[in-house]
Amino acid sequence: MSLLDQLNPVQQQAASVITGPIMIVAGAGSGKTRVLTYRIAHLLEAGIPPYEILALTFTNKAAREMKERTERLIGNHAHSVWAGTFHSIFARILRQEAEGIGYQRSFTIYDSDDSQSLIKNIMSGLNLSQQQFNPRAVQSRISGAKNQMLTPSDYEESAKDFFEQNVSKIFFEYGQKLFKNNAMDFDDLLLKPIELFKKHPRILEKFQYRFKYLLVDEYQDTNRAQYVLINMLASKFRNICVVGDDAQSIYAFRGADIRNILDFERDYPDTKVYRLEQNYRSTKTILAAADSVIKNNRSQISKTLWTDNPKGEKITLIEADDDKAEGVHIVHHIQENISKEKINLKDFAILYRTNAQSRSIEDALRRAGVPYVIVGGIEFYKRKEIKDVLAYLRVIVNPKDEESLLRIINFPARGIGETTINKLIEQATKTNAPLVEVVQNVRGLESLNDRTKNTVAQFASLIQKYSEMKSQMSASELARSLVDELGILRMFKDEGTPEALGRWENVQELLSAVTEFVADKKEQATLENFLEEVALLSAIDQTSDERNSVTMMTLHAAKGLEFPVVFIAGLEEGLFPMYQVAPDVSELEEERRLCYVGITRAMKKLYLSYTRLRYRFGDVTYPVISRFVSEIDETLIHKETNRRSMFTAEKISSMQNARQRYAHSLQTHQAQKNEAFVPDQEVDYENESQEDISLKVGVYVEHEVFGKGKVMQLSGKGDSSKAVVNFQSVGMKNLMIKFARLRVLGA
DNA sequence: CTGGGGCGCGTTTTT
DNA sequence: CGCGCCCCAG
Repeated sequence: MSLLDQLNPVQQQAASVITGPIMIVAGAGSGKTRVLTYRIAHLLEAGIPPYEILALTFTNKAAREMKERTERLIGNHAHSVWAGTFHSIFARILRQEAEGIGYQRSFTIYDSDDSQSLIKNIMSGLNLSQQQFNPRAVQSRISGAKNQMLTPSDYEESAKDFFEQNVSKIFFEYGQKLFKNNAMDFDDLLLKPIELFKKHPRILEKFQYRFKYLLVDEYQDTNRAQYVLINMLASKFRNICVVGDDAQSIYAFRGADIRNILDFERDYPDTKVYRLEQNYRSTKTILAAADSVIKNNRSQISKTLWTDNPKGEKITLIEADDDKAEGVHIVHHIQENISKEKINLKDFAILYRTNAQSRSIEDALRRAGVPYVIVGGIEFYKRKEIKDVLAYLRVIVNPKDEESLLRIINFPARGIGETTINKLIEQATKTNAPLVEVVQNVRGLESLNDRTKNTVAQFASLIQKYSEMKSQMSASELARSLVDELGILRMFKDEGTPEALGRWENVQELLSAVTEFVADKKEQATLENFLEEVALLSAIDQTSDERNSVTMMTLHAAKGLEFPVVFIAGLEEGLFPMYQVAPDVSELEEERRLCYVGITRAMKKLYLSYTRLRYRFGDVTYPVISRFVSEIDETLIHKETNRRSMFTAEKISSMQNARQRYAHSLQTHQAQKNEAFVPDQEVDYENESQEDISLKVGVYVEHEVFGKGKVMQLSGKGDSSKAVVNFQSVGMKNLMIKFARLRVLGA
């Protein structure tokens, strides 16, 4: 029984009890993942078949890592353990059982953008103006209601005001429309299984027998529906192990209910509770800082985290003149750390409250030539061109998906305009048929002229053709052939603007992703599965560890991760803690937990920064330092001596110039592809410091896509410099130098 | 019906 | 400041 020897006594107990309800209260850095891994390994060693174990994690990446680590412990039959997020696991179950609730297995998963556009469509159908009712607000109400498992009728009954009455109207139609579209939103992926299990007790029973051993990670962030689902599955055998830390509950805003963890012992009176209180991650200083912040919260399970680790360095508090300077300070400290000790770029994380903060920090990193990667931000799969292509694939898989159908019916532009679409929709409503059928039978529609009918019929046969091809070719072949036939790559190339070239690359990237998926998943590589994976991918799932670059992300995205050196930027009242006017107590407490999460990501060294001037909403603000900083015991903090003299505007700009030989292109693109931006010293991309020397009117240049051409005109300054180039192949183009990657060939 | 340009608006955090 | 939406002109 050497397996568990590598755990401390409490960890061992928590990992070795096989049956019955267990709650592991695991403080930050207390080896929670380790316990879960060993627990699974131990279950398997005890002879429990892998397919009887279900592990629900917060991200797919966490699930993957847990499985890999388990496999390393006891070999590859751990591979058949079911591990994944709630959403992906129950999507998988629904793929098998959808018919039990009247859905088809090919259902589409709508992300929040999709459901928002559905809501907009419904609103315009109900003549509700978007000025009067903000679709975002409507969506968040509907999702909030669903998270609490309220039906439209429930919601209608409790509607207090005019707005809520209208939301309930929209809510009704929203549910019906999703069903007609054979589509589910994120919330449905939790609600529909509940509906299924209630309606078919035998199906529930099947899964109760199937998953006799349940593990739920990050239990503090489960919502009502997840809670019900877990309890349904666990009620038969009661072998349920939940792991969580109430101090790290940071998702109340999306319906997470901290009571789920606080009440676990009430739900399962025979629960064995294990507290992991030894922290293996952070220095004493960091832990003390985290503790001094979180103890200002009134509601929490009391526990004492302690560590044997050294005291470590003090926390550095950085005051920056403005948000740009904040980035420069951070870069400076990164470089300082690197020159002082052996440490890699991937050991640094920069955390912030809102995605918008990344920009100024990115600028500083890029200027200094420090490679970085952003987790999240504007995600790849949410980009328009990607969603357009995906919409085709969705319609091919699930023709009832009207949202996707509407998205592509006139993309690329083929002359099917609003009037035509309205007529088609009208006909669909009149005959109570899916829109796609009206489209397919457009010939019989009298209200359209022949030319329009032809266009629509052509579109219909395109969809038809690929639906038929679906069974005969792989997902990647189909996607490639489709993209080719649509001609969008050529379209983007012809457009030639930097944006269009970015889109061109993105579509290529998508095609590679499908190809990779097919290569990875082999026989499982159906188009359906690809679309599902894409819909349920979280930001963190999309990052690779095989990079050497600084990681930037929101505090939320950092949950569950650790880094030797952590920066938390923007510790300012109103930003972090975030609030509009004045924070209410429960919101403030969630912000504080978020701060606790942030601090406890750090292993060795923590930096906190704030600015005296920050641009927000395009306006200047003069922030006040965050209360969270003042909550930290003063003796733990080293306030940085005024470095302002080192970072005068002049000095900064000369530093920047010196480093600007590493210009790079498509900086926003980097993040979406989730590749690190790596300064390239060999390739002479055009940039500000070079344009004066080499890029002149009259010289010949080469462009990645357009080939060779002659510079006819230069204009603008800095980042917005443009060049008019006469290309041999495509003629005159006006290009942003920053993005165009022109290679100077000479005069 | 399309595309461009102008205006107004808004921002937490995410599966 | 940046994006999305709307309106208007071709």
